[in-house]
This record gives sequence, structure tokens and C-alpha cells, in this order.
Amino acid sequence: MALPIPGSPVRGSSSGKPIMALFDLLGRTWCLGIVWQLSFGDTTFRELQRRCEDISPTLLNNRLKELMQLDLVEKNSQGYGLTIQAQELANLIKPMGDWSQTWAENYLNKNDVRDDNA
Amino acid sequence: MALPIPGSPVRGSSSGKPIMALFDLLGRTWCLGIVWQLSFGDTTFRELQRRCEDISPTLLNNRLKELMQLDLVEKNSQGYGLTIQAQELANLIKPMGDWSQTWAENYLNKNDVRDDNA
DNA sequence: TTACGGTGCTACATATTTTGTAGCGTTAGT
DNA sequence: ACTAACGCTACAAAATATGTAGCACCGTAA
Repeated sequence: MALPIPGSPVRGSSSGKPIMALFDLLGRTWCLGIVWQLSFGDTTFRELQRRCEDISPTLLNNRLKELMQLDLVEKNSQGYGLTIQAQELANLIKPMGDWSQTWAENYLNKNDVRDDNA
Repeated sequence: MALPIPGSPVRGSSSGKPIMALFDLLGRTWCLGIVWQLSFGDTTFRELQRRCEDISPTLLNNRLKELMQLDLVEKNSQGYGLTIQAQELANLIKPMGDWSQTWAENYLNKNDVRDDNA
């Protein structure tokens, strides 16, 4: 797939707006998960694969290539890690953890009779 | 595609962790873009389609169904709009606009000779 | 030096998802 | 009645992802 280069048209978006390039990138399978996992520290290819629930190596490698080309991920002695700017992005993503928790609770309360009758 | 229901295994993730369900959902094509656009206000199906750069109606409808089932989007007199909790999520996403701007500038400075010689 | 286990990947066929276009049924205005 | 917009569905073609197998390259240890 073509890289979503900010400033250029990207998949599904001809505007070239950086936010659209970012959404294109993050909207790819496992991309958010990879950034999330790497935010906990640098790691090797295989270890990252395991942390991402045995994502296929094909896909992991594709994502890492894309993330490296767009300066979000870099190789280092530990394997792979987030760049400084990607760490800032990860900080924006982090609060989604709490949000998703509340979201899940609301969803289950609404759709699971057990909680309603408790 | 199966809905990424928080608390249940989702695409590529058997853990059922809410954050993984969220990443599965947001990782689908145009999902982030739809939430982003709706954060600017309620809108009709066709208008939303236009704002999302003529996303195919098939896909838009699929995404809206998913987002509605997971209580992120709801229908109202204006067409479609974010739920209260989705507005909170949108607030988390908003700062990515600024981040992506800086990201784009860094990327272009690095890869475009024009700026280096300016 | 041979064998072992782990690593970073690539190949490739199958399955799933997205795209893009056409168009249907409905509603509102003139 | 005509026009234009609406919300959406159908469907085939194109693009992506999955999952398995396995190769080449370490480092360790017998």
C-alpha cells in the first residue's frame, strides 16, 4: 500500500492534510496496537509479534517499514522503538486506555442483564 | 466484519481488552475520519459522505452501523451525531491535529531539499 | 564441528475488506 | 408530474490481511 505521506494525497483522501495522512496510517490494521506496545519500551521483532497477539510477521514487517519511513519508529540496539515525536503521539493515545475502560463498562451495563439486575 | 465488542475477542486480538476492541474499531478504514468529521457537528449521510472525500456509501454505511451498535454514533433529527461518550473520545483525538501538523513539517524538512536550503 | 535454539524476516496461497459504480425507493419543492 | 436530493443496497473488481512454512543468520554449548 502507498505510504500516507503528509502533504500528499493518501488512501481515500486527496487533500494531503496531515491529519488525513495520520488517520490513513493509524487506520491500518494493528498500527495503533504496535505504537501502543512500543510505548512500553523498545523490543525485538519476535517479542513485539508476541505482544501483538501473534500478528503475522508479514503484516508486522509491513507496518514497521511504514512506521520507520514516516519517522515514527526506528531501529536500535534493542530492536525497534518509538521516535521522540512518536512518543508524543503515544502520549495522546494513552488516555484512550481509560476511555475504553469506561466505554466497555457502559456497553456491558447496557447490554448485559446481569448488571442491570444487580 | 465482526464488531469489536469490548470484553470479547476482536479481530486480531483474543484478549477482549477494551483498548484492543477500540483499536480494532478505530483501525478500520475511515473510522477515525468519520469521528473527526462528526466532532464538528451532526450531519446527514450524504453530507458526511462528501466531507469524507466521497467515501463509498457502502463503507460509510458499514462504519455508521458499527459505530451505532457500539454507542459512538446515534441518529437524530440532523442525521448522524456523536454520542456524549464519543464526544469525549473525539476530544482525545483532536490534539492529533496539531501533532500531525508538526509531524508533517518535520517530515518535509527532512525529505525536501527546498527547506534545508532556505 | 556439529547441533541447537532464537532471531529477523520473506514467500505465497487463501480469506477478508474496500472501492466504485449503478440504481432503487422515498421525500420535498415547484 | 417533474426534478432534485436523500438514505441506502447490490455487486463485481481490486486491494489488504492472515496464516503457515521456512530460509539465512547469529550465539551458546556439547
